[in-house]
Amino acid sequence: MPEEPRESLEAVRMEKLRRIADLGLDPWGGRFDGHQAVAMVRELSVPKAQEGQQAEPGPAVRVAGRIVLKRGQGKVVFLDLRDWTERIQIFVGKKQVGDLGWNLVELLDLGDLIGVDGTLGYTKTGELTVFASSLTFLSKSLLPPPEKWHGLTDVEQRYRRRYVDLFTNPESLQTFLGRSKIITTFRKVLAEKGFVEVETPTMQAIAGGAAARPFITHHNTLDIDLFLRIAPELYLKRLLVGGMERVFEIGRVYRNEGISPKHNPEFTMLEAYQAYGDYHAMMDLTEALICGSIEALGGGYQRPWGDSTIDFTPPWPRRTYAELLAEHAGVDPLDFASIKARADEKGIATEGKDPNVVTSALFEEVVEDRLTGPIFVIDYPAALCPLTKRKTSNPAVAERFELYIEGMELANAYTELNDPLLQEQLFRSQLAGLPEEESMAKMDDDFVRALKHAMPPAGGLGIGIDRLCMILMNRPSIRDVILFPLMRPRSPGPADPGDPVGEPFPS
RNA sequence: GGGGUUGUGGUGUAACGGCAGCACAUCGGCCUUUUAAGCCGGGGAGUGGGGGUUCGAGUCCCUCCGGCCCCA
Repeated sequence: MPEEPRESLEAVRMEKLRRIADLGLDPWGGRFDGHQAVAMVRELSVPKAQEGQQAEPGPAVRVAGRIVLKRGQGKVVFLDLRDWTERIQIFVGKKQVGDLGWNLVELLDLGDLIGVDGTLGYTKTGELTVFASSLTFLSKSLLPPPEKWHGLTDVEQRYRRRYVDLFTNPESLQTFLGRSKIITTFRKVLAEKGFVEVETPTMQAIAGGAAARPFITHHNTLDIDLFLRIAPELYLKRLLVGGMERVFEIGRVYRNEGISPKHNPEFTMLEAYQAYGDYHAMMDLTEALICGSIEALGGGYQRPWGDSTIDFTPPWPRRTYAELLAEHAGVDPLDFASIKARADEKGIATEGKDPNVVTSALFEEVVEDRLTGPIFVIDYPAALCPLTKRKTSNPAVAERFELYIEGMELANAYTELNDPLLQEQLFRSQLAGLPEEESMAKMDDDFVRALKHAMPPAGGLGIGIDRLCMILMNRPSIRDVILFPLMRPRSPGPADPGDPVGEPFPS
């Protein structure tokens, strides 16, 4: 290396890139066939040396990955190579890889991607090692990786530069591989039960199916504003009318509301609808989906959550809204006078509010946090559920459940309302004291027309996949289970001559 | 929106208001079985941006830009 003080780390690596090219190698690599996952390689059986004897040669292997550690030892270099399954040590000896290989090794930096051919064996100290016979350069890292021991710890940088987080923090990678397993399990379980996966519009003229404020976007040619969906519900029910008896969609929904450790503006939801089912069928399905995910992840039904443990052993308790309200708040859901009194005690605004809205607020305030779960809360006050069928025996109660775990709402399901006349009426009568975006009741004439063609009685279910991932993988923030959570862009700043683009961390 | 807290070389961190230091990484040298390899030597940040108080500011004040937590 030329002695050039004040040379940046990136410039040093650029120089090494040139020198790799000078060796006749492509610093950006190319196709590299037939490499084995490191985790698989680690499972291979390798003969160990007997006392005072040379070991039999181990199996030939070919691996590829990122250099995460490099220990020079004169004419020998040890590399730690990591792929997306595991890490393994590579032994590179000058005599074994020849001049070209040795020249290359001297130019390798932490973060570079290489392929290795060699034989598997053990070092003196007993570590499983690939003894390299040849190296293939696959890609140059121009920027240095974070510190080898602590990695990238700054949470902001982990979210903004997830690519670095993923290759430096194995537990982050494992979280997202786990998330993928959960979604794969959902599709598998649903397919086994005869559900068909569909896709419905994410841009909608009326954003219905949930109580949330939507994002607005614009279509230029049609010159109309559209909303990003807050739920796929009303389209999936149209498919039930169309005769698709079991449908589901796993997709993104968008809610223009606050950001918190439990809320990201866009998140992933499963919605499933089953003709001729009801909310009890949906509870069974919910348990099957989540228990199936737990089995796919491994680790059993007792799962860590912060300092505590959650027991997922099915079946999970099913308690009515009224029971829980009585137990934790000491009031009957139909006794509005005492509900108002308790709400006032808790400092919940009650003036001019619909009694049912006050009841709901009281439930959230007093009961939710105590639902460590998993627990199904069933039979909600009908006034809160404009899309839900009422109990035949008691029209004040809706056949709805919500699944709670650690005070978080994980799932929401109904026996779907299929009476078009009642549906239209519920759309028209907004709950008093609620602005439109907080109500689920948004008039959708075409949806009512669809119901008039007869929708089968059905159970419908929604599961928040992000929150489920948090719970099952013990991550305290929803941003830990979303690859690229929404971050406020970093603004240029008045004086930043070193950065002409003015965007130090492009998203 | 309100309150608290935080931002220091590439990364992880330290600095009673008093010369911005340490570790890893990096550069040069030695070393054919190391384990965050070791040993010797070198270079790199003026502390998120802007302003103020002070003889003197990473530290105190104001403001702006991000992050985290709590609340609405």
